[in-house]
Amino acid sequence: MPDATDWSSTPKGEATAARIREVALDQFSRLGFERVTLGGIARAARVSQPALHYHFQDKAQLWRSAMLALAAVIAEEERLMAVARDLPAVSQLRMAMRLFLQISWNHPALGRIVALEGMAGGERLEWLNRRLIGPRNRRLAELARQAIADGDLRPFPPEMLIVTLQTGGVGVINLAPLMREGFGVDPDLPAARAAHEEMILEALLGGFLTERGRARESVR
Amino acid sequence: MPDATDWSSTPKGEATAARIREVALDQFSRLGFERVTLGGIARAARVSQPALHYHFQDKAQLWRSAMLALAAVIAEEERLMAVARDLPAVSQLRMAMRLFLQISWNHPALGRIVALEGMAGGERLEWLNRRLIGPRNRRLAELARQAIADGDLRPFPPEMLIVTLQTGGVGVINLAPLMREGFGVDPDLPAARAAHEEMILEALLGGFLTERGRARESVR
DNA sequence: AGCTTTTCTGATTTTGTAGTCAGAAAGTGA
DNA sequence: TCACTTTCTGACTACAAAATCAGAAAAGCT
Repeated sequence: MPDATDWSSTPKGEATAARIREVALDQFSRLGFERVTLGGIARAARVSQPALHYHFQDKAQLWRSAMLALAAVIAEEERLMAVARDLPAVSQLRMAMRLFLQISWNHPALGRIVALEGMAGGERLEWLNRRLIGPRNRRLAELARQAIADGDLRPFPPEMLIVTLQTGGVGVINLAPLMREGFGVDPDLPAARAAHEEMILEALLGGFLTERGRARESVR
Repeated sequence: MPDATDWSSTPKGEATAARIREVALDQFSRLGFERVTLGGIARAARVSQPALHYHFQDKAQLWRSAMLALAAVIAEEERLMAVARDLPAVSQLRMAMRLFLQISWNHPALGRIVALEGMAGGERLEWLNRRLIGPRNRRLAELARQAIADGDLRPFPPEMLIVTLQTGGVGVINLAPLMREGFGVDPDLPAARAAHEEMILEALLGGFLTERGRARESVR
């Protein structure tokens, strides 16, 4: 078995491994870990089920391997954030939220998986926190802490603020089945998407701003 | 097998059935449907595992039966809402959100289960929408629509607004494992709970208010 | 007490899925 | 062509959990 975490290895096998990871990420994000079966992944990836065990040790490692695709997304976000380094904390936070919303649209898997595992707890959430979302959340909370110190954000506990902002965004964007079935609304509206993003952002973040923070924003 | 949906029946059996439902609701809300085992429920309820099949047809029906406990919670909410019938829509909405946050604290199962199933879709979500949360959500969306017509809320799609408000609240209150493990924060703070509720409410709903809605609120 | 019904259990079967293994096919280099 | 490695499959095992069933215990009734 080739080392599946060694990205640059084995040209032929890596192609199928990548296809498997892709299918796995899709299914894990839509159904959650337990509802996904290796047989289902194998079928969708057009390989036999033992092929999964050739490329990946077990189901848990396949899950982690699929998640690593999201690390690239987070790294890209961090890269884009760098250009705002010298802006006030509240503006950086706004930009981070804007990026987060765009990521949630483009990579629904991220938000859904974090939410699914975040509800249930357990070792996969621990892994996610350690490897992917933990450092990112701490950076954001630090920004929030700074913005509060600046008097731009209301004195809400920074960690709770970040969780609120993100789960609110994840909810609007990712609770598609709920909305579709509950309201008969189709949330997949690429045309109005950008406008929606702005409204969600303003609505969510706007509630936490102080008057000073609001004024600061209009100046920018 | 007695009809488990007939609430007034069989005094002795109903006691254990109720105990089983209670345990089931707790486990389903913490772990999600698939991670819960009938054996685990049986152990926690101090009965043998076939006893579950005596009182409930199968795992799915036990789940639905446990969920019906939440119908009482929603009915109670509706009853409390009645006193606000003549207030402006935006004030009713604020009250509804306040109740929702309190419910989320007191009955974490509700929010968690809806969120878990809402992400994954499927027949259980369909059932929830049909039997429990659908009618409630439509009522709230109608209130939002009215508040927007009154000029008190910004013209955000009412359904999305409701989803945003609730998932934001659910997130802050229910993503306890995520917060605990990710931030090292213990979110179980009954002392500060009421204050937190107010802040969450102001922050979430505040972002959607127009200037007029803000003014209206300060008059109340 | 004796009979009947309800409530529950121990033992067992069934089912679905993760994981294994021996070996076939496909690709690689001499 | 032939040896060799990588990649993959069909058939299988292992196991956990849902569901069943025959019958025991408890409760209720006369």
